[in-house]
Formats: sequence, structure tokens, C-alpha cells
Amino acid sequence: MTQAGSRVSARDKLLDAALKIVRAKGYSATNVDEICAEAGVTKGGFFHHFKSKEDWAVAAANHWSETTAGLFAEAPYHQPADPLQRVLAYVAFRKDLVAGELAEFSCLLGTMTQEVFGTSPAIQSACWQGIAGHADTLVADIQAAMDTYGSDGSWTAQSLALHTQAVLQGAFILAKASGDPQQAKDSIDHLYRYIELLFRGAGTVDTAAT
Amino acid sequence: MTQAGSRVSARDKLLDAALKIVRAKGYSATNVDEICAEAGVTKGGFFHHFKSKEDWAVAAANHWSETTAGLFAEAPYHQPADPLQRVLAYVAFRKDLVAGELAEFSCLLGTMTQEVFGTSPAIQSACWQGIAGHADTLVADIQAAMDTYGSDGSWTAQSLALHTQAVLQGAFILAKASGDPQQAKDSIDHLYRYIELLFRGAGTVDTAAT
DNA sequence: ACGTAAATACCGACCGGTTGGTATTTAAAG
DNA sequence: CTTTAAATACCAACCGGTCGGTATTTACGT
Repeated sequence: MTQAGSRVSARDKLLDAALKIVRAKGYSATNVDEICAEAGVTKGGFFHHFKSKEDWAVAAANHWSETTAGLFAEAPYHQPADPLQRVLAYVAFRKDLVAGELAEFSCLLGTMTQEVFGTSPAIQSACWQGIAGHADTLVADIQAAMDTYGSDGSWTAQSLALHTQAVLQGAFILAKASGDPQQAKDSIDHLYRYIELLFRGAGTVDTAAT
Repeated sequence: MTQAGSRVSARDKLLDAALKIVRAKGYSATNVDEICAEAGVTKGGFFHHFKSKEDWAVAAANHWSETTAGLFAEAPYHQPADPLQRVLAYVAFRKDLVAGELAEFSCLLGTMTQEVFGTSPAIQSACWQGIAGHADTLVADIQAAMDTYGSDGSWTAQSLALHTQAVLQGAFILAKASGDPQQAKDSIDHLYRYIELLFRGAGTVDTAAT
């Protein structure tokens, strides 16, 4: 509702600041002054755009969901003709994203969820929508793989899609606890192997996750 | 005002309060007054036993690790003669623990890790020691299963043990985000299936996870 | 095209309740 | 009498949020 091309609005800068600060310090430990300093905006500007810190967090969660949705939509893992290969390529892509600083590759939604699930239904809901919405983007490929290669009927495409998100979130926690990103990669390797095994005997080309 | 009867020290009550409050609200959002109120101790008592809130959190993390270690040591999943069955029974046991309120079955260490990994090395370290130490209790059984039934050499017992913890932590996040414990159970089912598949063809008795 | 009024964006000083932590005091134990 | 445990009173910094005001854009009548 504002904003032509060049200059970035204060609102956007405040939203971008969330990605950086909240992932590094968590939601509660992040104070408004700090957000403003990071964004180069004053407190008055903050409360002009958001009626509360909670309101800002909800907007930040949605902003994150939209931003990452764009990133994943254009990622190369959609290229393989085989649906199973697309799913495996997704997992490999997620593993590749694990690089650099911990706060840079972890998920804003998972980080906030733990802190607010009992105190802020609004933020919690925004986080869940983002996570579940992202998982939904995997369902079609998983289902296609099930249709193509068969499955034993003991699980659904959606539950596997959500499981991938659980593994990723858990992988981030191990990385944060240990201080070692490799810890996350190791867990993602297990996820990759699991999906291979689910379709083993089918036409898996078997590209090992390095 | 010494309590007659069930003589629990103020220190222990403060530590127990951590389990309840931190898991429900997170570390940063938990304030000392609230801890004291929950424990039935005054602020003076709190700072008599802990030199700071951070010090208390470190003690709480260690307290948690010790308490749960006792719980798991005496749990029935060690009974099966077959090592693979013991591992699977462990996963099933973890699934059974998912019951009641979210804050009651989730992990204190995973919850705190996300908030403090960038700000408190002391708490972070205590969390990692607890998680890694618990994972270590699974390594012998996993290794024995590998020795008994073979493995393709692409993964280690320790990495699988840590992966189980990653899945559990991630499962808790999905449960918290969605507000539905079943979300966690579904993910744990996938973990169970993964371990079965890793040893498929071996002497798996195949007890389906309900 | 132009003046103007209203809306929007943004600023920064300030407020009052909260928070982690301290200083002092009292109670009980050995 | 000394040590340890725990309570009361208190504080200074902090933090989310408010408020009055200014700069900039948009809407519109003429």
C-alpha cells in the first residue's frame, strides 16, 4: 500500500530486522529499541507501523513465509522429471542451505514457536501456517512418487511432508545446541536415506547425499 | 517456617519450577518473581541458591538431564533381548510419553537451546551435554543391532542416535506450532519406520507403531 | 495546473510498570 | 556463637508503549 521502487520502506526494514535479530536471540530477548536500531528506524516509526511487538512478530512471520516461498518456488530442485527425485532434490537443497552462521540458516518460525506457543496464539498461528503451508508444497511430489512407485499405505504424503519439516527443525536445534552446523547436515542425511528407503525397490537412481 | 513432612529444599523446588514454567513460556519470558511464586520461595531465597538467573538455568538443565536419565534408565524399553527391538521400543516409549499438555511432554533442553545459543554459552553447553548424553545411551543398542543385522556403512550408530533426538525435538516444535500433540506422534512414527527400514531384511519382528 | 486539506510516514522524548539483582534482617541448626 | 537458609525491603536499569509534533505524500475542488 506504499512504496515505489527504490527506497525501502521503514516497515520492510523492520520486518527484515526480525529475520536477523530474532533468529539470533529469540523473540522475548529481542527488544523494540534493538529492532529499531537494526532497521535504522526510530521507536515512533515502529509503533506507527505495528500496534505492538506481537503485531510486528506476526507480520514478520508472514513476511518470512512469503519470502521463503519465493525462494523455494524458484529453486532448482523442481527440475527432475521423476517426482521422487524432486523430493530427494528438495532434501538435498535444504542440506545445501545449511551454511555459514547458525542464525543465518535456521528457521524464524521454528525459533519463535517454542517461545510463544503458550502465550501468543496470533504468532503461534502465523508460524504454523508458514510451516504447514511450506510442507504443502511438497505433498504433490510425494503423492506422485507414491502413485508411481507404490507405498504400503501406512503413511500419507502429507505426514511425510510434515515429517521433513520436523526433521529440519530438530536438525537446527541440534546445530544450535552443539554449535556445529554439521550436526544438522547429519540429520538431514538420515532424512534423505529414509525417503530413499521408503521407495527402495522402486526406480530410485540412488544419488547418495554427500 | 520449616516445612514439616515432605522436606523438599527450596533449591529443589526452584529447580522443579523451571521444568514447569520454562517449558510453558520459554527462558527469557520467565521472570524470577514467577519462578519464586511457583516454587513458594522468596526472591531472597532464589538468589541465595543461585547467583543469577543464568546460573539457575544451567542448574535446571543439569537437573533435567539427571532426572530424565533416571526415568529412562528404569523404563521398560530395555527388556527385549534383541538390540534392534530395544531401539524400536525406545522410540515407541518416546511416543507414549507424548500425552497431556504440550508443556508437560516437551524437552526443557530443546526449548532453552533456541533462546540462548547465541547469548549464553553456559546454558547452551548444559543443554548440549544433556541431549548428547542422552543420545549416547542409545549408541550401544544401535551398534549391537548393526553388528547383528549388518549395515551399509553409510551411517554411524552415534549419528542415528542423535538423529532420533533431532526428530523428537522437531516433533515437539510441530506439536507446539499446531497445538496438536498428534503432530508429534506422526513424526515419531516416521522415525520408527525409518529404523525398521534401515534393518529391513534382517530379523525384524515388525511390530507396527500404532 | 494549482492550492490546500487530509492522510500517511516518521521522529524522539518521555512514562510507568517490570525485572534481575542487592542489602539488610531474621530463623534455625550445629 | 557461627554458619547456613530464607525472608523483607529496596533499587536502578530496562522495556513496551504513548504522545505531541513534523515532514512528506495523496486527494480533490476549482
